[in-house]
Amino acid sequence: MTDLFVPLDDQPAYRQIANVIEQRIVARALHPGDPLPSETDLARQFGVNRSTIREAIRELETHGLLGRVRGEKRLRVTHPEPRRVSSGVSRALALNDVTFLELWEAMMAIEPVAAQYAAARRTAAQLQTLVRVGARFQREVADTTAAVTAVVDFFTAVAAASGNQVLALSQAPLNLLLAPALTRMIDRVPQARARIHDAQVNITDAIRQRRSEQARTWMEKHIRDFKRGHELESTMPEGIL
Amino acid sequence: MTDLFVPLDDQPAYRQIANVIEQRIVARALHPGDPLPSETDLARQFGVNRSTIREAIRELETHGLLGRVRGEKRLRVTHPEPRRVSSGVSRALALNDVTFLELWEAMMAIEPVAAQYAAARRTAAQLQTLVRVGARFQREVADTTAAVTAVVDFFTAVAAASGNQVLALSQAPLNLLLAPALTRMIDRVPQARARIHDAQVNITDAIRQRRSEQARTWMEKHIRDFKRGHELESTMPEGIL
DNA sequence: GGTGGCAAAATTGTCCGACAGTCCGATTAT
DNA sequence: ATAATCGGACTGTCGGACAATTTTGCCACC
Repeated sequence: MTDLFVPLDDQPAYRQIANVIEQRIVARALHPGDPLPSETDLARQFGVNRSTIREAIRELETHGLLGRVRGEKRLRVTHPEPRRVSSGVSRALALNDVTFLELWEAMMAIEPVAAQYAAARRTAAQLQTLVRVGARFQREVADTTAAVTAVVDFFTAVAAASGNQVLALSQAPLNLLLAPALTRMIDRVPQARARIHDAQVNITDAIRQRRSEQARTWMEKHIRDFKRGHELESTMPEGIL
Repeated sequence: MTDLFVPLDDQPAYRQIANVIEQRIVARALHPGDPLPSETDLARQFGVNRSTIREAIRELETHGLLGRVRGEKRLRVTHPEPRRVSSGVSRALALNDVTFLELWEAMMAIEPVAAQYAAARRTAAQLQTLVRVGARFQREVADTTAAVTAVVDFFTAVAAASGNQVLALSQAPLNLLLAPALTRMIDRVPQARARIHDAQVNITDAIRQRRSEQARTWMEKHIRDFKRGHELESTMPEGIL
């Protein structure tokens, strides 16, 4: 039934080295900001060639565990930024051909909850950001790209205000997937812009007044609108423009 | 106020090459399974040294866009597997010191919804998996590690049965964070095992009978229990064992 | 025609050595 | 003390090399 043995894999040196360093970082033996020894020195310590070290470093760098501050030469220990990892997730999702419905269901699960906690926990600065992004949407209605960006930023701001990193990081990849779908939709559905603005105002108000339930239900309405908009857009004859 | 210029960054060759190849893959010009030219050939095509190509490949490999099938030498185009991606996310979250409360809130947002859709859309095979994992938990109660794994697998199975890749991929990183917390809790709280088993049975039944609402509410109870368990565990005097 | 076996060619993982460009630190000049 | 200068250190990239292993082309054989 189940195999008695599994194939043994001795990984290449560069991967072993990457793993060792990764474990040091995850185990907090190395802290963010700590400078790493030079490549030459690492090569000496591990007893391998510098080329091998460089390949190991590339792995850790793309994982966001190492990085350099702009214009600096030395490599430093870093903790992965949410932006980087979430872009990886959305690329994975995009490549797996997720449908709009799948995306929508996930947004429906996450965003209202984020809004609810945002109302309870937002700081003054976070509220400010929310207001600013909302204003930007209103100002940029003409420019489709800018408008879409503003919508996405609004979601991001709400998630940030929720004070929950897990929710924020779960939500971030959805934004990147939403953008293209929203771009198609926002131009085709005439009333879209007005409804979005309306929803943003109401959500922001609820968060300002710390009304969790209202924030949640308004966000639900907001998201539901996207589904309506998507249905309108996709049943719409192509030549309408 | 706002700077007139932004710092220009000319990325190193290996990153540029990685980007070019990545875009080809994301644009579907290269399909999963397609073999990549040899490193030497790539070096010729891009007009760089093989070492540079190798560093580019390392980047794409860690992104999960390239990979090789076991024991094969040639590199092939791949689409990132959810497993790989989600482990990156949970590492990021772990390094950012998320609290149990943050994790719990996110689970509370996602898991019940996943259960709801699972009830509506599960296939016979997915139900089978669910049953099997539930049975495994009951069988392994003695072995803490195995029990925790079974709990996590149960969540994974529910998410898979939801037929929503976005939900599944949003949920996966939470599991990896839950495991350590659950390990601490399950041994300290005597009634934990019985309650988990109970919840799993009820959730599975609801999903079997395609009762979305029941699946959802039972999952909510199940998750809520984790919070109770965590509170019990953390207010418990250390020396109880 | 298909199949198995085998030797040659190709490919990867790793190493060595090298060099230009750039950053950093110390030294010197103001 | 501050500013200019210099040398060393380090990264990005290159060229070449070699063992181990995979892939391929070929040939005999069923």
